[in-house]
Amino acid sequence: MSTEKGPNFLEEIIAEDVKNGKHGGRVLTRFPPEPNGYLHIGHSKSICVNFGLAAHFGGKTNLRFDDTNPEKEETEYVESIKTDIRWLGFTWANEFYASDYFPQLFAFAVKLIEQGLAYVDDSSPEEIASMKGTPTEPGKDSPFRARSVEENLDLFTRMKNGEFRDGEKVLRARIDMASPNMHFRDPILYRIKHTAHHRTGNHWCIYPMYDFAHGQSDAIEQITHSICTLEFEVHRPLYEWFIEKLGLYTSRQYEFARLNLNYTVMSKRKLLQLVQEKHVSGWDDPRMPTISGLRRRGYTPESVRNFAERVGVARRENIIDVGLLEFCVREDLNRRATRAMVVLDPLKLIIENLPEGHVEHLPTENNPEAEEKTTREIPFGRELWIERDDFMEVPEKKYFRLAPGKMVRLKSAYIVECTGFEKDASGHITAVLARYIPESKSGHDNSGLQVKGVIHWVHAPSAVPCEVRLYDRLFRVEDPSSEAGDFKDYINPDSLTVVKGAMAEPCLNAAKPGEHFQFMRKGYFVPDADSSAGHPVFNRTVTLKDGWGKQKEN
RNA sequence: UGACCGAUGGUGUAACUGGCAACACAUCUGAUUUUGAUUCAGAAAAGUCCAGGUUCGAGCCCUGGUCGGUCAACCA
Repeated sequence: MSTEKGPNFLEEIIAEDVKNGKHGGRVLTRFPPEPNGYLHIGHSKSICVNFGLAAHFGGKTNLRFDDTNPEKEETEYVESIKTDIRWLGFTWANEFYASDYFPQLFAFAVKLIEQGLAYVDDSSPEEIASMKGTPTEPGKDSPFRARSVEENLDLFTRMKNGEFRDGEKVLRARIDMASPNMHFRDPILYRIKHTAHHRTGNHWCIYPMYDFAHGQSDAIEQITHSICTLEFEVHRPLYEWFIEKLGLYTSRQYEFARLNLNYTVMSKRKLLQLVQEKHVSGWDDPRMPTISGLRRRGYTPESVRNFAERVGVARRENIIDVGLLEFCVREDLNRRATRAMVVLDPLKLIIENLPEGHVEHLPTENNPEAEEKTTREIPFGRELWIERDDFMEVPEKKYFRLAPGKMVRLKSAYIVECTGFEKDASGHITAVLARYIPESKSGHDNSGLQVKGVIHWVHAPSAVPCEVRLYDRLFRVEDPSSEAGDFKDYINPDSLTVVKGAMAEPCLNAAKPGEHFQFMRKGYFVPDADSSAGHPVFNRTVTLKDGWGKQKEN
């Protein structure tokens, strides 16, 4: 049996089309975001599918903003979308806008009217809704359905000319009010909105609906494979109806199942709510499933692309475990992140058999996984910071870190033996005392000692105080949207822990945005934009896999 | 009492298009390790929603169910 995954259903379809010379063997896809919010991890799957498929078959991909609703769309979103796609590593062949096609779309509408396939309806939104029927009951014809072509042409022109108020009239297709497909029950083609558009300004006061814009835009660009998510499936017959009636290029729509991730929400509406109600700091809050959030969190484009590859493409509803995303970023960061030592919860370790002021510089590896091994020097002396939980007054079973009488290796330095500890009046441990074994120097160890535990540490006098932000999943439940009540009731109160007094080794003072670090035994971290001179701030991308923590749970 | 779509280990995705279910993640062992990480070796885990049918042979085809999703915005 082959270990290689077979092609997904879209690759099969396109391979077949290319083989048969459909569209002249050409492949042109498009990624069609509406600029009404930031892109999220779900979009990244769609981006990878659209750009990936085209690239696989030697084709191209257009970026097309589906900007037919001026009330929700903004230039800020256009810019963020472009930034995110570029960051993911994709290049579009053309940057288009559905609004570029407004004149042609208007002409298409006129053509439908002339064919008797569209009419102007004066009914109110409520009336239209009530005449629509339900999925199990047919709708009723609008009293305006029988208007003459001349009257419709006149009215539609006057709609365009701004003679009517918002909502006063709409242009509808004349199809079948009894169709079992709700989208065929005389769908609205154009509505009046006296609203400035982010690109066309006040030039138009009528705007096409999605169904009347998307397929035709595909046709205008001669898109060969128009790939979208499952919820548009019921729109496909209408998509094809317009193409047929207007005699346009026959683009074909294909649908795949969108990506769902557990412990988060993925709808733009909900994400917008989190931003507006300040449950997060913004669209790029590192807890957000947005591409900008993942970027700020320290995810790499490679890891996101790899994730999209691993989740696959199919037509079945799915909920992916965030654990897979985390695996992908760890896999990537393991081989590229510089190792560094940072103590998040500092406890003083005093090495009694070392004189005050003693400092020596020890080499330590930057990345044991790297092709070319490099080292840097770290200072070592009498007073160090170690992690508070790397010491236990009364060690639990199988604990192999520091405890009275126990030995551990200080990473890249010496083996130390705990000789005691100090407590304050309230019983709080204030320092751990130890003696070091001079013969156990890292790389020159002839002490003959075998210790199981290795802990990280930072030389106290030269430590760099810094802020570290620890992120956890944004929601406490796997699927916040399906729980009773408001999804926001399920926000994880511990999704962000800010550690103010972390102690880092000196080299991290010079950490630059975009660099990735592994704080040894703690996880992967990136400098945050909030860093300032002398006050580094780090975001935790993801923890290290914790076999010990897991074992303790059981 | 509608239309359309879907159903394969815990989670995803495969199965040369009808030939006796594979890969990844997760899980559990063990080895290695100056990160309880990484790496390595191994284990457990579905008989493919159900019932019929066609066939020498069905996860793949047919019929009928069951369950789940989508559609009734002047959103996309």
